[in-house]
Amino acid sequence: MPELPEVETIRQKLEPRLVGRRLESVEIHDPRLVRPFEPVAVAAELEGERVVALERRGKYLIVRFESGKALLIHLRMTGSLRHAPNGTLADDPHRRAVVKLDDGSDVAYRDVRRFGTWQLLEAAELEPYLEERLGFEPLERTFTARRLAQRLEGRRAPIKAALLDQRTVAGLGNIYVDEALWRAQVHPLRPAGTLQADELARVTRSIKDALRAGVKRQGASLRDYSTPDGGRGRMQDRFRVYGREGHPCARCGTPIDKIRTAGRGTWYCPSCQRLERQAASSSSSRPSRSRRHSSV
DNA sequence: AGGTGGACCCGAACGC
DNA sequence: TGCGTTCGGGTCCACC
Repeated sequence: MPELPEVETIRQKLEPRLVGRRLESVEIHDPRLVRPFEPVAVAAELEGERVVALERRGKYLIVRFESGKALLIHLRMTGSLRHAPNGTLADDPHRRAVVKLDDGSDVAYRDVRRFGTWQLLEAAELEPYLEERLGFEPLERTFTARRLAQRLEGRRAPIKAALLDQRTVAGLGNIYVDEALWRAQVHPLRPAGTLQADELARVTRSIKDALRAGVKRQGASLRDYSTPDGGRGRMQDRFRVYGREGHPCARCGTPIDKIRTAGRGTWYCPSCQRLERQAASSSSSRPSRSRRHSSV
């Protein structure tokens, strides 16, 4: 599922192919993509536009045009973009739209489950639209533990639910939330408003680390996601908890547990991520390597 | 008010 | 083997 690292990878790869190009023709095959507008009407509006920038905000991809208009693309669960030189686009039953650029190349949009959306917004509509829906951009310096604390203050929802809310932090999804909470050693069910200063600092740092690791490895290709050149991400090989129930925790060896939080599969280490803070003890807070559990 | 759970969608995995 | 059922997840929206 494309989260921030996947969308950012797509942005980086597509940017040099798209910026400066004019959209010569646009075909939208699935009315759902541009609902409630008519595919032919949206296509006609896009044709002739020249791309001046390709940006990302949270999980949104933003194609900015010379006219000031912007195409807001959200891939949701299974959306992906593919760029191909003239005539080399392979057939694809799940293709929902194709844009031909003025250098003869094609940008194809694929979406198996058809949750993805394309919204063409006027210049003045873009910022208000994004501001209403999105919180901090987690990889920017302005995202700090102090600001996260303000956003979480008084919230009784589990920290995992709070982090999945795009108005808290923009760009986290089910995978990277679990990975970040594991890194931070915070239990996914902890009421968000009860996190202490040290935990907030670790969560903030861990969100940045988990997302940067994802970007560095060009995202995670579990099923549908691939980069615009058809390549696969490699982050799926580095997951510490996501999808790993029963496997030993990389930190302490305890088998990873799976629960359900906010309607989502949730993986965590029951030993490293305690719901209750452990009482101070004279012995080490972490099991030693010699005592670690074996794999199941 | 704010949190939770269902709807949307469809292929894959699962169970009998 | 084959068929029906369940699962999953981003976001919106109804409901409590």
